[in-house]
Amino acid sequence: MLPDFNRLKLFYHVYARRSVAGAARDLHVTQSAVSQGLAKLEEELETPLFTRVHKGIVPTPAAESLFNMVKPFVEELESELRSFAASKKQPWGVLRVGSPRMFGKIYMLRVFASFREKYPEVSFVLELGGQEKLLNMVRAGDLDFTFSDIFFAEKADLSGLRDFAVEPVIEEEVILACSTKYYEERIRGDHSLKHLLTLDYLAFRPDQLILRGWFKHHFKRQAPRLNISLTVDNIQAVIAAIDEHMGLGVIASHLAWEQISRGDITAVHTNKPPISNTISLVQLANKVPSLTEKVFLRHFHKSMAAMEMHKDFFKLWPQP
DNA sequence: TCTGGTACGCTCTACGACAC
DNA sequence: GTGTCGTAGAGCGTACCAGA
Repeated sequence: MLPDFNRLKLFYHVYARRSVAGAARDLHVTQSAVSQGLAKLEEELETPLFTRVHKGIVPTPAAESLFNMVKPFVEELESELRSFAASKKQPWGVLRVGSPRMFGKIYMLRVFASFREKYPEVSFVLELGGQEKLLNMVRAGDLDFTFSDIFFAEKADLSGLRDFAVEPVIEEEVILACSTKYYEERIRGDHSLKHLLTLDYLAFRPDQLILRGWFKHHFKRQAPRLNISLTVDNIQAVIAAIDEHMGLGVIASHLAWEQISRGDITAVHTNKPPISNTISLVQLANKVPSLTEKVFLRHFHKSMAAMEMHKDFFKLWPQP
C-alpha cells in the first residue's frame, strides 16, 4: 500500500536538508513531529531510511532510492501548483474549444494565433464537428466551451440544451447561392418558385434540412422533390461545388465572402429578408469560467470585430 | 443529527549525546 | 556549561466512523 503522502513529503525535506530540524523549519512543524513521522515511515516501509549519528543523520541506500522515486513527483507537483497560482494572475494552460468545421477553420485559428502572440503560455485544443458531438463533449468536460451553429434551431431537438448557458455571438446571413456563370445561364433574374424548382441543388447532408428550410422561409411552403446534383457532409464542399457551377446551395454568406466580393458567386434573393443563423457560445450552465477563458472570450469578440473584410457578411452580438 | 470511541498528528517537555 | 541535534512519552485537538 502507498505510504501516507504527508510522510513522503516529510521524508523529501529531511533527505534534501539532511536534517530533521531543518525539515521541521521548512514544513513549519516541530522537530519532534518530523522525527516521529520519519520513524513511522520507516516502520511502514520496514526499512531504515537514515542512520542517526551525533548532530545529524546519514541516508541509507534505501533512502537514496526512495528519494529518487519521490523527487520528480514532488517537484512536478510543486511546479504545477505554482502554475495554478500563476493562472489566477494571467492566462495560462490549455484551452479546449469546440467549433463548427468551417467557422473553426476560417476564424478560430486566426483568433488562436493572435491570442498566443499576447499569451504564449496558453495552448489550444480545437475540436471541429457537429453540434451534437460538441455539446456532448462539453457535457462530459472534454471541452471548456464550444461555438455551436444552431442552424434552423426550431427544427432541432433543443431539450438537451437545458444543461448549458447559451450566449449568441454572431448572426450570420444564410443565402441560396450559385456561381455567377450558372446564374446567367440558368436563372437570368427569374426567382419564382416555379422556375427555381427546375434547377440543380447541392444538398448539405441527405436530409436536405437547410435547403428545405430556405424554401419554407422564402415561399412559406415545403419544397417538393428537388433535383439534387450533389450531396455532401460539409459546407466547404457545397461552396466548392458552387464554384464548379454544379448548382445552387444554401451557405452562410461570410464563408464565401471572397467569391461574392469578386462577383464569382451570386445570391438568389426573394422579397423576403435573408435567413439569419446564430452561432452561439455554449458552456455548462453552472461553470465558473477561468481567467484564461474570460480573457480569451474578450479577445475573441475584439478579434471578430476587427475582421473588416467580413463586417458586411455577419453581425457581431454585443458582448455581455 | 448527535454522541461516544478510536486513531492520528501535533506540541510540549524531558532527556541523552557530543562539540565547542 | 552551553548550544545543537536527535529520541521518547504525555497530553491535546481533530477527523472519522459506527450506532442510537
